[in-house]
Amino acid sequence: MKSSEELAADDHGTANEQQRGGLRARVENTVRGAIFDGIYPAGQKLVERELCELTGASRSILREALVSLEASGLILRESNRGYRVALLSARQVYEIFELRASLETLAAELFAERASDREMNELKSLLDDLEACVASGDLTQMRLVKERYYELLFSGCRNREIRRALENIIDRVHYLRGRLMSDPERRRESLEEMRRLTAALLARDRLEARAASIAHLTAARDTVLEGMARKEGLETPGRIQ
Amino acid sequence: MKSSEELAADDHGTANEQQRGGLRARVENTVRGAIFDGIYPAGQKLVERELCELTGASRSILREALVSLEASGLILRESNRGYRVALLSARQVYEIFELRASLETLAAELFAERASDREMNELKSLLDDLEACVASGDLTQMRLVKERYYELLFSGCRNREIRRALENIIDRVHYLRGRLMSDPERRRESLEEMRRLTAALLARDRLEARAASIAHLTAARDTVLEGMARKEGLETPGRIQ
DNA sequence: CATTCGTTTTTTGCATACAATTTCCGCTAA
DNA sequence: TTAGCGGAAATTGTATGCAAAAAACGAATG
Repeated sequence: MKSSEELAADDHGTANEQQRGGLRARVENTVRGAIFDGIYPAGQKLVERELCELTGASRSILREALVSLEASGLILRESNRGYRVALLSARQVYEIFELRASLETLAAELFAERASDREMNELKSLLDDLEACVASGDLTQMRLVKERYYELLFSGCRNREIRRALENIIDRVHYLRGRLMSDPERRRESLEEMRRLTAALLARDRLEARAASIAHLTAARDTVLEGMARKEGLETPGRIQ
Repeated sequence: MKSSEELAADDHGTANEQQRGGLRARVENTVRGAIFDGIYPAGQKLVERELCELTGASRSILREALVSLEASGLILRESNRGYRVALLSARQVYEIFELRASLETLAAELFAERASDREMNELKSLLDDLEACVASGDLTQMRLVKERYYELLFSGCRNREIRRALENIIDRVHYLRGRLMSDPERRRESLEEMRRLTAALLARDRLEARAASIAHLTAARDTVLEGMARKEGLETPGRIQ
């Protein structure tokens, strides 16, 4: 292989620990990053040779990475025709949020019951960080903190399978967030919703946590669907149902 | 490659449509089948060369299939040490059923609201088939009918993402079923629970469907956990947490 | 007898080579 | 002009080869 200096696109996802798990994980992150960055827009064909050049890896590794990305739903395969970036229809977005409403709500309820006091403090602290990010307008940092907030939620709920199940859709959720969550008004609303959720969790109020989680996701869903309706750039109805 | 006559182990999963998606899907099914059949018990090392001989495929294809199976949680990878069949701790089984309770219940609720009359009839018909299987004691047929019942549930609920999310755990659920669901007493109970669920769905009674679904899964969970406690053959506590 | 160290063998990680299929492009003919 | 039709180029599907790491083995040593 041609050495890692050729890694062109930014690494996304679990960027810091990119080394762990070896080359395949790194290749996967690079490709995922290229898609998130819009180098390969939704619906775009993914040519293996190009991705090999992009990542510096050989086709065997690249193809393993693609199988993994396919499992996460970010790309789709048609036999003898290779992969393309998944198109998200409004219908699919609706379904994704329906699923998230079920799983993240479950995680929140379980967190309220099972999290340690230490985790509760950590959660509060992350919310404070988030407040600061929204105030300063640092989007990159905000994304990072939000991710840590949710990771904490998923570890504190003492059920690893929930996180696993979300693995299947989390890439597409991040993708949507990157495209459509740029409205500063929505950011303030979102923060308010997370304040409510956090308060419920700290109080170990399972019912209120459930309500807050659902409210947050419903609002997020409507924002995304609105954004899609305006931009109409994410889907091409009929091509992939 | 050496021609498909060498495919030794029985194909499992979506057996009839094994051809679709080409060689990789077939290799994946063969390996999955070998694990389900107990050729590779839980915790066992999976040597690539052996699997190549078993499937008749070359290592490149095999490794892609393994990446896919890893995504479904049936096997685990340690870097530079290859794959092994995942060990299921009682804790993990508990978590898996917690997740199923959330997702399958959601599917049932949505089915009650959204399924067409045609799908309702189909559901009733499948329950009748199931009755017949339990009466005659045909386990293979029963497994098949049960699978079709759930596939119908997941298609009728009009949310494909639910099925996708369960993809991550469905292999392990089937694995457990194969190992532990052999008690005929439990089969009768299970049938009764599914009668209740079906009745609720046919009546489009969302709340009762929810209750029936949860009751079914709780009973199934307890049976599995009991079985694990008796056999204590599925887990090796401490090796994989 | 157990242990440690070094050698051999096996196995995985990664890259490349070959075959089959699809796509692209220019040509011809209605 | 365009629809249809080769054939060339590109792309995916599959197999094989080489290097690095890990495991297995065994002799030497305490």
